Amino acid sequence: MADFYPYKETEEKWHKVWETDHTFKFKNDGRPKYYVLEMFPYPSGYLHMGHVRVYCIGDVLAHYRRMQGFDVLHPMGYDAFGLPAENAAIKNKVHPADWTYKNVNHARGQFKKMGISYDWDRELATCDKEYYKWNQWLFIKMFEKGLAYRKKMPVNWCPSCETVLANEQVQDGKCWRCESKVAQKDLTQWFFKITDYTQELLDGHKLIEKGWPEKVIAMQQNWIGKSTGVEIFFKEADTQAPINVFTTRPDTIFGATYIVLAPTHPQVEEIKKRVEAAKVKEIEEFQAKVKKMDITVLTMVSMEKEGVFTGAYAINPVNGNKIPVWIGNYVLMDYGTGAIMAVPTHDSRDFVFSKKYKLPMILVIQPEGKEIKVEEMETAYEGGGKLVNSGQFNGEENIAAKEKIADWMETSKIGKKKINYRLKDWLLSRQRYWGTPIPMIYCEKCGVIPEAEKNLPVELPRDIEFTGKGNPLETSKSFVNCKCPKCGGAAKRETDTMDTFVDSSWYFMRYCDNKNNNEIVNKTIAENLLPVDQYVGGAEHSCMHLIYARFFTKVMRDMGLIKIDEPFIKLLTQGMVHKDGNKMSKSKGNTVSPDDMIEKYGADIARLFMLFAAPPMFDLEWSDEGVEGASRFVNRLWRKMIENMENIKKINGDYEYATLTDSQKKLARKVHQTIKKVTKDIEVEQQFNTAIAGMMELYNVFSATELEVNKPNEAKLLKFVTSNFTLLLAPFVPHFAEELWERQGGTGSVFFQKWPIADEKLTVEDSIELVVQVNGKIREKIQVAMNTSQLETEKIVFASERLKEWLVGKEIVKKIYVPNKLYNIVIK
RNA sequence: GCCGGGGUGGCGAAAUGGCAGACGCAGCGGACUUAAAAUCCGCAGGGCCUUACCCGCCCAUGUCGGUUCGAGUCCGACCCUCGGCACCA
Repeated sequence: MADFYPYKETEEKWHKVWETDHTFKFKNDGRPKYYVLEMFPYPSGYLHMGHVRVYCIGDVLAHYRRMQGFDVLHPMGYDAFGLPAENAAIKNKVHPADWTYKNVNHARGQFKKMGISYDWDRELATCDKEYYKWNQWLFIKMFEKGLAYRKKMPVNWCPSCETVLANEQVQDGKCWRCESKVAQKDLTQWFFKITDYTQELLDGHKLIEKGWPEKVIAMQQNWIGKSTGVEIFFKEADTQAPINVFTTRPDTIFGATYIVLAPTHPQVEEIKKRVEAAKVKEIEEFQAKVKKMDITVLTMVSMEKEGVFTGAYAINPVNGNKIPVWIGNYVLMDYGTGAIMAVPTHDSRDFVFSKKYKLPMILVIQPEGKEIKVEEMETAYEGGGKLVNSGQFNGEENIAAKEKIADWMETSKIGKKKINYRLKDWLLSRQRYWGTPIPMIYCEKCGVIPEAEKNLPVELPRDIEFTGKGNPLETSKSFVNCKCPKCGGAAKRETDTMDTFVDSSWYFMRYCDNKNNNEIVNKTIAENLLPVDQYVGGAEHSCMHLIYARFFTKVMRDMGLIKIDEPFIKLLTQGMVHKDGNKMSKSKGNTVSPDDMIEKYGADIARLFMLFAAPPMFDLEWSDEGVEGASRFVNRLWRKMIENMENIKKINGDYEYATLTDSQKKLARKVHQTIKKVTKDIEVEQQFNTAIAGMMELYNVFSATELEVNKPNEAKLLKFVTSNFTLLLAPFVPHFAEELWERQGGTGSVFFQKWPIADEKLTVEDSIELVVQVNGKIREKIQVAMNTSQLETEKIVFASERLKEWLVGKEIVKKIYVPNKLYNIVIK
């Protein structure tokens, strides 16, 4: 009967020790710090495998740095505000707070069972009033600096839930909760002025590009959407009223044959006052039609371009041409100026539109080689060429002319160079209960003013009945009615709460000083602990959370609270966990419960499988057989490691390499090679699967090597192998390694041992198999000593009988020698 | 349409321009066992040659071309797939 690794007792034992010893506490003892952070979870019931995966990845990195002598800060908390808690309240009549804290407790239990090396003294939940107080404090500071403001805007509105929805909560034009059709509604909402930082958010990428996946930076750039162009000042022909358009193609200005306004453009209302009744009716019918349609974003692309002529004309400022002003469904009010100049010859959208409504076209770019005739065009020509019909710019290369025309427009005051961004200000108010109350007060006398700092936090009231109708906070009289902090008169509170992305935009700073009741974070402490050296999380947060957190960092820096420019030096984005080819999810019914896994195999085996099955950034395909495999490896290793444990406990001193047998030498070298490989795989490649594969190879060599423990030198070698192997295993299978470390007589926790360093000399083999090729094809393999000279190698190569067959009667053209690798003979 | 990944055995995956498939899973054969499980040992990309074996050869990293003594890796075109953005002017 084979021995099995007693995972249950071992894991329980070490959990207790780690807890009582505060093994993973940030010591603050002056060693260099290393801050490892994984994105904290939303505590919706149970942690799933996707969570477990991120935390295991982060834990490997935390343990590794710890063993390298860093004082590691590795905290965990809960992103605890959000809609699911409120939905549970509506459905099951539990208070969101009770529901949430129950889940938090369960999640904490799961973390502890996984044995992740957190500093539990730093735990926080964003729904704690000690936490959200600082959300409110920050909000007020931002309000004072003009970075938080109120504006009326069309927003997504669910008529059934009676609440505003975030863009990401609108799916196919329907509410994610009740599936009713989402409408647009003009509402006054709170915004953060993230657009003040747009260019810095782009520039900041330079500071982090070495540590972040290229993909995430590209996604952020895409999201921010910088485009450089010119705003051109058109004027209405009759009234001289300005109509500004934004274009990235000033080189095509002479080809503009009409203007298209967004249906909601303010100038449309002005035009309506002047045109005849039939026209007004036509315009209004079109406006109504577009308003009804514009919500289902997905259909936008395929939607047919439509428009109506407004009856008004504009003057093209470059040539005085009188061109019609249209409104169209393909022009968006919230990008650029909400108006475009249409150049049908060189823009595919304008081309389609003008064909449909038989609008005129002027060609202004003629490509090299083939002459284009307007009458024969079937699509817009969007390539380059020489300008024609373009006044003084005729004959210029269009690309070069862009800048020239822009300059000319600026000097002749008919346009202005402009940079446009896709990024909008951040709408942060929500008409929901389970979030941070926005700490603003409406006083009839004093206006909109912030709550006094000494009165923070503005606490969420308990006296709420959750019906799913309306804004819950509005129903609490004790909450709404308050005193004006300025004049002391009766006033009303803001009843909207903050988007939960606010909570997660600075939580990593609060971990540094989570118990501070006087400051959001102490300046000196923040200076010592920030930034986060290694962040781990899902790529799905590339554009929301990771941009918001960068924004907050810059805002807080400008407030003098912290000194860093970027919050996360290195970012690792891990792939999703799949099963049977699908994303693991409750709705697909293909979930695997972490609790069950831990029960059946223990935490270490579950970890080992997940780290081995795929590199962190790949999606991971779950495999029950794979877990079995990991389990077999751990048990095999266990047997091998404890086999002679008692005998080596008392052994001290280094083994002597020279007197070992060949296979023992091979084992010694393998240890050094594995140290080198595992170190590189963790630190450079962040590829844990190959690190584990390397350790499996080490096991294979280890188990194939005969060692006699009663021979002192061999016992010393065994001790060397065992201890180094244990150290390498520690970040991956922490309980297992801690137990082995204790059993071999190690002192202290394995996590405070020095990470081993490979002896370079011993990482190389003493002889290698040299590949001999003829014309690039392998024809022979020869065993030669390491670093055999080219001359010596040649002698051996040409002595080969087998090779002679290939060379007979041929002329040798060239010989290529790659030391310790290959010898290639090129023949004719 | 634009941007960014990715396409390698039955499967998850490895490979500073230098032996493709490390490591593992599943599979097959054997040992142990009354038997099975567990464990241990061994085989293992496809094809051809061969009675069979060894040996040997040929073909193989999405497709087609190129650079190179040599390409999974570099270059060009294309196909498929995943993710993001998308009437953004």
